Amino acid sequence: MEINKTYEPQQIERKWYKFWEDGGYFTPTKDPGKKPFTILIPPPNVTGILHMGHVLNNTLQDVVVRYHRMLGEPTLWLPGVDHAGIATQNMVEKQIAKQGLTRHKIGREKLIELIWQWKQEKGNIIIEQLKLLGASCDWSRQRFTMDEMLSRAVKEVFVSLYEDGLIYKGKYIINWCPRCVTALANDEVEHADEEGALWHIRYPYADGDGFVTVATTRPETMLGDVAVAVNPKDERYKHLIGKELILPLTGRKIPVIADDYVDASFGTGCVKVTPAHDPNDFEIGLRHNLEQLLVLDEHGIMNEAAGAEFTGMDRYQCRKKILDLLEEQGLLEKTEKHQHAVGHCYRCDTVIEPYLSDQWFVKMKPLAERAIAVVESGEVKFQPERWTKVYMHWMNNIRDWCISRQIWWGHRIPAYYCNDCAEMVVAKEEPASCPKCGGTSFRQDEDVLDTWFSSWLWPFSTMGWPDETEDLNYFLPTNVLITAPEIIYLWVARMIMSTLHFKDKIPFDTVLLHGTVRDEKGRKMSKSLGNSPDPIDIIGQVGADALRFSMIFNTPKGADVFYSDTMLETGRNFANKIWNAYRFIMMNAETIPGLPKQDELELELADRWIYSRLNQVIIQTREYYENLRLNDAAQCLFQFIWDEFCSWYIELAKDRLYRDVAEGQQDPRLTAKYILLDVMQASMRLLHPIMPYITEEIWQSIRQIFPMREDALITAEYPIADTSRIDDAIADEMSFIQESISAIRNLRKQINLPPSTGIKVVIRIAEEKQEALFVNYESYLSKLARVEDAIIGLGIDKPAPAIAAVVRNIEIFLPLSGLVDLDAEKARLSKALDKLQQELAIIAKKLDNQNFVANAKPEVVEKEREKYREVETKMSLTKELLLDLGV
RNA sequence: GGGUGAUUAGCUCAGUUGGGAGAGCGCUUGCUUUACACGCAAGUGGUCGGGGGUUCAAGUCCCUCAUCACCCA
Repeated sequence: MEINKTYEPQQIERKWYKFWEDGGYFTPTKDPGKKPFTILIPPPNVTGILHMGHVLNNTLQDVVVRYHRMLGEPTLWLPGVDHAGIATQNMVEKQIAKQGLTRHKIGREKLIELIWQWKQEKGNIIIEQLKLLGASCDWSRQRFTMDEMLSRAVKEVFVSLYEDGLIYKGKYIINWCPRCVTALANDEVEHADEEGALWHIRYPYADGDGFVTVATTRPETMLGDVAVAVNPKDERYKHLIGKELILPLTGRKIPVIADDYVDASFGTGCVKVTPAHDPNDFEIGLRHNLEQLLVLDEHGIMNEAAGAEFTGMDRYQCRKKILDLLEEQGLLEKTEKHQHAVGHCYRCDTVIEPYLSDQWFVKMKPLAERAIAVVESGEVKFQPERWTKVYMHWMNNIRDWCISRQIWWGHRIPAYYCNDCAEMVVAKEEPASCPKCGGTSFRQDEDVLDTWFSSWLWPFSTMGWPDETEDLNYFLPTNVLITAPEIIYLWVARMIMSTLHFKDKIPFDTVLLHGTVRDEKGRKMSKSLGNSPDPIDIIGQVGADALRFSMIFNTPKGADVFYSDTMLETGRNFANKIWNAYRFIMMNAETIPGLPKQDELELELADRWIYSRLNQVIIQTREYYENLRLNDAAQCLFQFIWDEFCSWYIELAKDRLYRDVAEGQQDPRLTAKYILLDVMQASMRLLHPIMPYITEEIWQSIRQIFPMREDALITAEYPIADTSRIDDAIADEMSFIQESISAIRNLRKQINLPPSTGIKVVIRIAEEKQEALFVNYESYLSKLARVEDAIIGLGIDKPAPAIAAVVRNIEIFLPLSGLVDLDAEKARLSKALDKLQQELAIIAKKLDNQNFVANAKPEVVEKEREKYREVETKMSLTKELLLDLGV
């Protein structure tokens, strides 16, 4: 068999994804006797294309899902996409705009038809990209928020909440995006600090001379002013209350009113009141029964109420003109620079406008109560825990949710108005007749629902609710939700509310919040900065496994990830390392006939050691995967496979693989062959959740010569630790040998011996029992440190000339044929002695402290004493060596 | 204005009930050692942001100051 020298992921990844998908491995088998494991995907936008944030989010989910699948749990990762109302409609509107068309020209029905058509053609891109990443979702259950099934749930929920009095309609100030021409929920508005201005404008008294000065950041709204308010306690303006003013540029008379809301210390202490264009003014207006004068239309264009002079102007043009006019008339007192937070549409970044309009709302307080309780009681847990506070803060200050959107793509509000008497009927289907007047013709509400109004039902709408389906009974509550903290409010909290309300269950028991992917400079990745690489390009270059490993390896739980090309190399290099270990093992396995049974193995130190380590790693990785400490799992496996298995075990195994077979004895190569294959296949199981492709490829290949009962790694058993193989004594002996080898390598390096040169060493041991260890495993020294001849014994003489090292309580001498560089040797040993001295001083200080000896745990004290003896021994040996050098 | 998080090696960051300072990358030195130069080996490098406190013992707990980041209003 030919195996490439470097790992080439492309065909391999394609091959195994197809194998898993065709084999139905992603679809769980429901078993009433087993507890299922379920993850709900945070549905990406149907318009979405994969970015690094998706990569992180979905890799985390896939790792967890694959781990649980290997535990034998019926595992479901339920995928889907949402219809992204505003974004999707925008995209299609842009398309038709190229032909000079607008949605109003083609009409509602045609537009929706075009959007569906677009969805049919392009709506699956992100799903196909997730497949390239290796996502093991159950695609047979793929959902879309506009599916018949999910739409039914939306209607059911709307009508039910309306009947319970939890949905209402009313005229309120909401956040309005003039570009998207729709309302936005509070949390769809992104605030950014901007350098603006505070304009001080004079409003003259209606009678007599004089004026008051108001300060505003949005002068264009003055056209909609209906009053000026002052604080009733503000002595400066008390005398003005009730007085009339002339509103500049309009000539309208408006009153000065008193309201506690006004902050006397901000601006001039006089506030212009524009109830139709400011949320606070709206409240003031209600208290004082003021007119609500709309001067902007839904596109942010001044309407007729603004006055003939301004009608038809854009809000910013209008602002400029107003300022010019005021300036001319001497009414602009001054302009101050002013830093303030400006709301922007989260979809298109247009500055939002507070706007008065008819909207639908959900009353949130009643729904929030239980959602707070389940988090307080720990039924639903956030990880990292600190997010609990964020959640609680929002829930305790929750405000009603504006759910209507003035667009066409989405679930149309199931409210019908009688054409005869204007009676409103909320119902799942158009009513047959009006309950008030008996009329039979209706028009449906023009608005659609916020996309989140369908996503908040995701935990049960995707499983067939309101029907009592098998899936609902089996998979709900789900287990872990993995998502970004930005949507705790928008999505996570709302799912908890809806699932408790409609299913009387929690939607999931754990919410894992992960960080943001940033570039090397710590900036968020964004289209406008152009600092976001295309994950599909990366997969093309290094493979999905390398990308996944790099991301997981570099992402501590809940922390941000800094993406850079060099970070990718970690994964790529690791994949290549694994590949070459596999290549080496297979090359040898092919030339060595036969495979012993487990009880025929002739185990030596390295074998027992690698099994001991393997079983420890099994325990550790299980714990890490279980606790969602995925970077620790990655780190642990990286270290085990690279540093222990490759650097030590494989190197030591070479000794036996290349040894001649003595007559009448078992072929020594067989034990090595068996263990190499066994540890490799076990490692592939451990690593599979993170690097699914390369592990499946290698495991399947090993399976050809090392029989295993499963037919695919994806559903193979995650190893169970055999604790009887964990042996501290073996670990200690092995470590002693490793330290000795490292010390000899260090000595070699001191005199710049080429790696190919064989050497002779003298090892002065300190205890009789050490002799057997070094004699038995002299081959290890010869293999890894090129020791051709070793003299091992108690109290043997130091050869001269030689350089030396101390390992634990033994001395290792490397005799030199020529002269020793005395100065270099002295410097080296002195440095070592200094370190030991410092170490000893620290330990001595502790042990001299009576309080430490009295109060610390006995095992801690004993450990310190042992350490003291060890360091002391090393120190005295090092001193002797220095004395020999004449220091 | 309110809140949360961060500050540990040159860089990016781990460090889970307080008890021997770690990783990856970088850097230095050497190496066509029969899997791998996407490699091997040997090294260098830290008063754990400043100050105070609790404790026998603090990177870890408490207080305070400083700087930075993010979220909310």
